Amino acid sequence: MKISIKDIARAAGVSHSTVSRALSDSPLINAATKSRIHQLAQEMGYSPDAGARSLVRGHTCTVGVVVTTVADPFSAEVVEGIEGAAYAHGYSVILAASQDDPERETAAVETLRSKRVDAVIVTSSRVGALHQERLGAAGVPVILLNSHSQQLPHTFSVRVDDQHGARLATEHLLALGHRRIAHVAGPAGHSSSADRLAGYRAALAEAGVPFDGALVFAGTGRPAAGEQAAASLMALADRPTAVFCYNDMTAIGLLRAARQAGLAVPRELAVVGFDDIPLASYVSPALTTVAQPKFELGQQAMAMALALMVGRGEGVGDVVLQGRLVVREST
Amino acid sequence: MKISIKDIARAAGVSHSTVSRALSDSPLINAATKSRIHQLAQEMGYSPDAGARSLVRGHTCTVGVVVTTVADPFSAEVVEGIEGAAYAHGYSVILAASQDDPERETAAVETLRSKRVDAVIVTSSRVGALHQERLGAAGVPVILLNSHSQQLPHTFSVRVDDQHGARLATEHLLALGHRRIAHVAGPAGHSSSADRLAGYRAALAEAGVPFDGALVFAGTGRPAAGEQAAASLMALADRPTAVFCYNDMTAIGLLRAARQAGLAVPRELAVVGFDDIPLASYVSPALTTVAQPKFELGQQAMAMALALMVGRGEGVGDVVLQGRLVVREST
DNA sequence: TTGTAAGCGTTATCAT
DNA sequence: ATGATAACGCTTACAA
Repeated sequence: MKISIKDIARAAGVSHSTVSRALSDSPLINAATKSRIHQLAQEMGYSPDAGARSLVRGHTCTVGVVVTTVADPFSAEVVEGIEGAAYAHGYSVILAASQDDPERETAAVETLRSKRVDAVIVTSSRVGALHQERLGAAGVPVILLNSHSQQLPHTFSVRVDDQHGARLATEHLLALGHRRIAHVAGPAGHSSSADRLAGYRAALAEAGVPFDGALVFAGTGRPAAGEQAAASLMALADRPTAVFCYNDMTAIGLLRAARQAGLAVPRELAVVGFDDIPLASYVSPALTTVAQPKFELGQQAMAMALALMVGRGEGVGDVVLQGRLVVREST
Repeated sequence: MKISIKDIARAAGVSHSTVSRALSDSPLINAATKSRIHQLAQEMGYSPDAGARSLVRGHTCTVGVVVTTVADPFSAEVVEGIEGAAYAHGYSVILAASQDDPERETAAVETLRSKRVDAVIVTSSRVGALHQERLGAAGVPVILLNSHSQQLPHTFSVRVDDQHGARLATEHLLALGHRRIAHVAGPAGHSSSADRLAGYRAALAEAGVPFDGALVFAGTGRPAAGEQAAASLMALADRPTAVFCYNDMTAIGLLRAARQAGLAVPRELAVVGFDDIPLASYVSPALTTVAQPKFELGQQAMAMALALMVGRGEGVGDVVLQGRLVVREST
């Protein structure tokens, strides 16, 4: 049922290598036989076996992408960027979701290795660099997206400048006249959490506003953390007038809790998030946030993968993209 | 650099077939040599070549998934369901985004065919059944997710019962006492658009409310369509008191336009959507909607793919899941 | 310009 | 219990 070049060869009365040449537009072939073979291939519904081809060529034109989950608007758009760039260059994407389970992530990486992907892009992983051992050692370039903490040799990264983005957010609040500015942090252990906190502190310091540890709340990056933070924050004697959240989901949880508590945003509390997920512009009040160039992040990661696959990584340096402040109604 | 069974064979002083047996837990092998080989494989960092294996085995343990875009909360969650079920059964997912471009979709399908995926799941495609010709004919089962209009033999589908869901929504509005109920339709040509419209009409008919063509507006499934519909709707002399939208994005656009126009929801206009995307519960007023079991849709599609890959499709019938009305603040 | 043959990394069928 | 050997579908020297 499955047609191979041998079947075509038989039908055309030539050898299978002639068919191979014809189909790969080799110059060493008679124009007439070439078109005859193309014709035949078409009619017979031939489709080259990519696996067999990879076996001899040594590469698969496939990249592996491991995300925590696609059911999250951030990764979804990043994946979109990767897929788009991959398609544009004739590459396919094998997708694996780790669900933040190290075991699943390890399994995913092993599968990708077996499938002989030409590169792997890992987004927001806690253990990303760990894979460099298995993959990098096996010659597969690993690109870390938005996580650079555990940088190892031969691991590359493309990320947004979290510290700069956090500064943007905090400076915006400062410019609005706020002096008591709270921060709801991100998941512990993620480099982005530390960087955004650092950016927040840097902006405060620069403005001569003393840092107050009582104003930074632990978080997870999910709405519940924002709701909790809202509660703690409102219980404070000397209430902050503004809050910079680790990300939009946190801010949205906070917004919701504020509404329920009858706290007016932005009049009584200004809120700014980070990421600019689609939801941000739809909640009410619409959320002021730092937009990450998500699609471009994905694109750049794929571009880097491409560069790494051809040259042996010479001249490929880490890419850092800048976020952009988007002012809406919550500040 | 890449280790093959031959390398291990050489190191162990045995033949490569012995290594193969050892690694695949064949019963016909000495326990001692077996463990020695496993040990060696471990040390040398061996990873089996999935491509080579597929060549002889005849299957790849890979399914292709083609979506319009992942940057859309609906497909994202469906993909999540597919990936989860795939992982649970040792399958990988190759993801392709068509961007609603038939050319890209065709290219994607051709790539998947070349990569010899064991099955293909196509979500919400306008041309889904078209692929049945290329793939189905080549023996690759095709599963259509949420699009059944162009059903061909050997094409299978899992979908939500759009008509039933639409009835649920409309009956809810009816029960609330509404009699002039508008509908903003979905993209023309999608079976779901027609089905949801039909469900809406059926519910009206059953309640003895005459159908009024002036109350159904064309749409696209995107927020802009909802905003436009809001304008047309408010211009009407005899204004409807409720509206059932093709999907949540449409409803959210409508909600936004209503807010800007100072129209109170649900007091002056009740709004219900379809899908239950995460956004639905975060907008204000929170959106009443018909929840699609997105994750389960994906899971079931993958389960069907699995069933189709082992048996020759005997006893596999189309799967229809029911939506669930979720009442929130917009009605 | 074409055919022959070797090889890519596996599995599977023979013998031994 | 193990080793040759063929086969999967393809590309690519090397010959002719």
